[in-house]
Amino acid sequence: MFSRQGYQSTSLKEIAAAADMKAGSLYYHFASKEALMAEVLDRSIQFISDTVAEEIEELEENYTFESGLRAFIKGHLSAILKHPDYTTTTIRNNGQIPKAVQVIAHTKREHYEKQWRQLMVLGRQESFIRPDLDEQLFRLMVLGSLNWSSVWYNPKGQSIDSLVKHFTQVFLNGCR
Amino acid sequence: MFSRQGYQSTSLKEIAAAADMKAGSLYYHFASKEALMAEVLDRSIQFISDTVAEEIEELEENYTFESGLRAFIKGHLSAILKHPDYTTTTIRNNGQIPKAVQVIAHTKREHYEKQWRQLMVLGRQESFIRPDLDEQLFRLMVLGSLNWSSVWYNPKGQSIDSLVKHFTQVFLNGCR
DNA sequence: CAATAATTCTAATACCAATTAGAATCTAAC
DNA sequence: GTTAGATTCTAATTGGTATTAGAATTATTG
Repeated sequence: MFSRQGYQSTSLKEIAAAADMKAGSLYYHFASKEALMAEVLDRSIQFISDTVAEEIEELEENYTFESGLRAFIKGHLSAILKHPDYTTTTIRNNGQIPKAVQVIAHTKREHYEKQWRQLMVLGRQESFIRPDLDEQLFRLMVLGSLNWSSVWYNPKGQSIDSLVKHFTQVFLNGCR
Repeated sequence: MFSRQGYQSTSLKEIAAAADMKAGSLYYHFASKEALMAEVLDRSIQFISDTVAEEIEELEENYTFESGLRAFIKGHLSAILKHPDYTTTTIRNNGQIPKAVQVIAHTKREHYEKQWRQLMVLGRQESFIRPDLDEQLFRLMVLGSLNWSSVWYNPKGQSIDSLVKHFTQVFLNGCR
């Protein structure tokens, strides 16, 4: 509900109703609305991170930038598009969440982004990424494209695998 | 304020205060909070559209896909990053705006996207875009990257011109 | 200056939000 | 079957919200 309507537009009454409860009962399980949102955000990022990790584990120990990027894209995109309820929460609610909650989520988000940064370092080492291209800017381009897909994605359209293929090809060619 | 805090989190009291007024006085100028938001959204999209149009007019009559894409990227990116107050409104507030308002904005947004689609058709005609790449998907990748820049952009960092250069290079290489 | 129109303010409206305390109920263990 | 613990509900509190009607003020025009 947070992902569809945003934090402020979702009332505890609605949330409770969806769980067959009354609003007040939520306070047995969560200290506040903020605490509830914090947990949703936390799980959201964790889920994306885990999905990517699974893809990476399927590679050989010393994987190349090319196969690494493919795995990252597949993991991130699958997570976002298969569970938009969780993941879109992270993406949509960028400015409008109380700062206390954002701070909590920030740690986990940082950890996930660190893995992306390491991948870019690999691309640099392999000289796969063109020397005059800022690899951190490149990372932001890729993540932007991927995250934005949650806005336009239609499950009835192209398959996720097909999307992964196109994304990978564009960005592998793009950074060379 | 809508762009920073979101629609629901911005109260008429705050808006009025920023205009040196009391909340009630706003109703002389706008029929409702929704009507106010509708106008903001409308101007937001119009501004992006206009900025791109300016870039296009600087080209020769029969411009190529390559120079066209460069102009589109420059226009869109400049608009977003120079006036985040207007443009981020369109980007952030995707689900959380009353539907009545979204309908109003949809027409103008469609008109703008149509121009992007035409550019992609040009890329197809020139065979600049690789045959096995869906040009509409490519368009969504580019727009995703560009729009997402409003999330991470830091005015103290790289110049907008530099960003335009990098974006253009990545996506021109990417679609070939 | 008078009078008309354009703005803004005040104060009240009705409504919905998050939160809380305590009573009521349900569940599980002995 | 009784008791203790876990869970939910009820009902009230407090405070904010958009909106409105009408009075007060300011600006413009003849």
